[in-house]
Amino acid sequence: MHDPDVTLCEETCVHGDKTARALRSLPEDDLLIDLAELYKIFGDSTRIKILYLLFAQELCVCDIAASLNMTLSAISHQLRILKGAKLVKFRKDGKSVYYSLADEHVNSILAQGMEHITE
Amino acid sequence: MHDPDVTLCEETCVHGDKTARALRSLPEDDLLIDLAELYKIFGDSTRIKILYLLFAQELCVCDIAASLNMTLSAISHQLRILKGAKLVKFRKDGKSVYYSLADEHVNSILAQGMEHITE
DNA sequence: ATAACGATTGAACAGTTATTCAATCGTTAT
DNA sequence: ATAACGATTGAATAACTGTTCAATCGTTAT
Repeated sequence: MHDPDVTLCEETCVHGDKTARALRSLPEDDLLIDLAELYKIFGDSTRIKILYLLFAQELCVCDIAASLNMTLSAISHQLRILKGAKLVKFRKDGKSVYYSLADEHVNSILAQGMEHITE
Repeated sequence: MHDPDVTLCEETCVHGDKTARALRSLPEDDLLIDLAELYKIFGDSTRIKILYLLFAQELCVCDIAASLNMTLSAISHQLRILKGAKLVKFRKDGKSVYYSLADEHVNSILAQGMEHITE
């Protein structure tokens, strides 16, 4: 995909072996895009709040909306995104739909980030 | 900020104690916004690639641009964002500016996310 | 001094995104 | 059947974001 031998800023700055080594350690492009896509989902305070609420217990859409003082529609849209990223799962019970965290990875990712900003 | 006693969907769905408990476990609003802000920075493949390149070694702007086949300007703009989030640090040497990762948190955050998507 | 080069900056543009609004679906009552 | 309610959906709007382009800064040469 990239040309390691490209010399954009002459020999002064770009060393073939230097960039070549850096590029060798760079994961596949698709993988990095997927990774960015994952973080993009965490990059919204509404979604972060939803995940934190679900950390404590399963909640229906209505509960989440009431807790965050937002509309059902707005929450439902965000839950669809979280669902698509397999970060939350759901079960239907009558008219309500109860959401919960998909796995423990979510917790550890959130904890990691929280650690960074609270130091 | 929120009213735990709000009953958006009557008594059926929203239980006062339920949402109250969920809200109690919810961190401060400002903190969650900061957290989302951090993930937003990771939520771009260009920035992810830059961080991965710097994981291997320090690089000047020109090296990064050449490695990713992008313009100096585009890289510089992204580095400014990474700098603002204290994810990278830099040192000046003549005409060049060399960037490197600010701390090891960056690694662990990236590793955590990578683990999630590669399972 | 002047020129060259790496790097930064700001404005502009295109693409993306979160919320709102209105309409609709599915389920459970009456 | 009809009504009510929780939830979902799609279109529309406003706000945001990443890259490009052109201009500029700082440093190092000639």
